[in-house]
Amino acid sequence: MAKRRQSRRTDDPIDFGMLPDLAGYRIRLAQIAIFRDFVASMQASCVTPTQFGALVLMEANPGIRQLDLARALQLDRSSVVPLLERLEKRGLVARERLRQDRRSNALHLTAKGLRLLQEVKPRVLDHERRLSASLSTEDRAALARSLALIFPERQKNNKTN
Amino acid sequence: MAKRRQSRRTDDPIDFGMLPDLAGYRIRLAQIAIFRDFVASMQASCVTPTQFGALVLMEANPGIRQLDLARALQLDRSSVVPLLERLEKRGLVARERLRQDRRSNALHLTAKGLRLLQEVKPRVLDHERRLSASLSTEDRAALARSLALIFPERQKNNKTN
DNA sequence: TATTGTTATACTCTATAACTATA
DNA sequence: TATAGTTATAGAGTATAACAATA
Repeated sequence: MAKRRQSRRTDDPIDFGMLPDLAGYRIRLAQIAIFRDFVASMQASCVTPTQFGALVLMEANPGIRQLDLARALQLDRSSVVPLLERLEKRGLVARERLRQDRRSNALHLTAKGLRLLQEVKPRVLDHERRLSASLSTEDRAALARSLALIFPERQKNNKTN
Repeated sequence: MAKRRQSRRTDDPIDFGMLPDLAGYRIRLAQIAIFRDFVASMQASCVTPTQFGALVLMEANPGIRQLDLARALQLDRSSVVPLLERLEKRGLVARERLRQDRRSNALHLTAKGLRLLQEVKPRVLDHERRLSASLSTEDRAALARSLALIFPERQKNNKTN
């Protein structure tokens, strides 16, 4: 039998059904909250989490090719183009042809990009501290371990055609 | 001194810098992986995580108003409109004016929507099992606890103007 | 006056497919 | 033939602001 269809009282508390039991659901909500807090903590620097990831990767791997950047960010190579365009337009990033393989672009941070990154890093760490403020050391470790298991560093589907 | 700008060897392993230490980064990657697996496991039923959340909420709270649905999903009320339109077009959901407050819509699953939800639920549970397959019982509990702390059930910013 | 749903609009993110230049 | 970057395009997702109906 289908349950009787009846209007709930408007001020009834909402029943989340099976959702709170789903790790996928909780992770999605956490991600939304984290994204908002990240953006809010950037203020004038105005960097999204993905842009920040791109800057960090370019700092750690000077001359990285676009395709490798795309793979590291879990993006299609076509999606990296507008991302880099925005960063280049802000003067944070430079693309130059690789001599060894002139199909490829080597990516570098500009001096300005490096400066911005140094300015942004402590804000990201603050943001991170805020995130895990309510977590015990053990919880934090368990969270890191669990997420690493759900998403291993080396993915299977690393093609990004 | 800025570090010397030099081209990395193309086949060098990528250095992820500080990223792996950031919970925010790991959660983002996990979310991407989860979203892809969720969509893949839906096959013909073709429901996104958000749509699934909406269906579950409407089943558990028959007659829920759009605004309450928006809040529960962490969306703006305007963002719920296209979401519901798609579900209504597929005949899964019905909107009707509330008698007590004729500004509000009461949302219900149709018989078809209920049927689809029952069909989709086990797939979501499979997906969920796949996610946490590599996690120990303790890790799973710790993950749930940590995420619940990062994103408490009752949020502060529950206005959704 | 305030609230609910809606519309118009815009912006971001992402992917697919086709193009180009190189290899 | 295959690969790297690009372009054109399209779709989803989201938000802001303004509007109509209702409270």
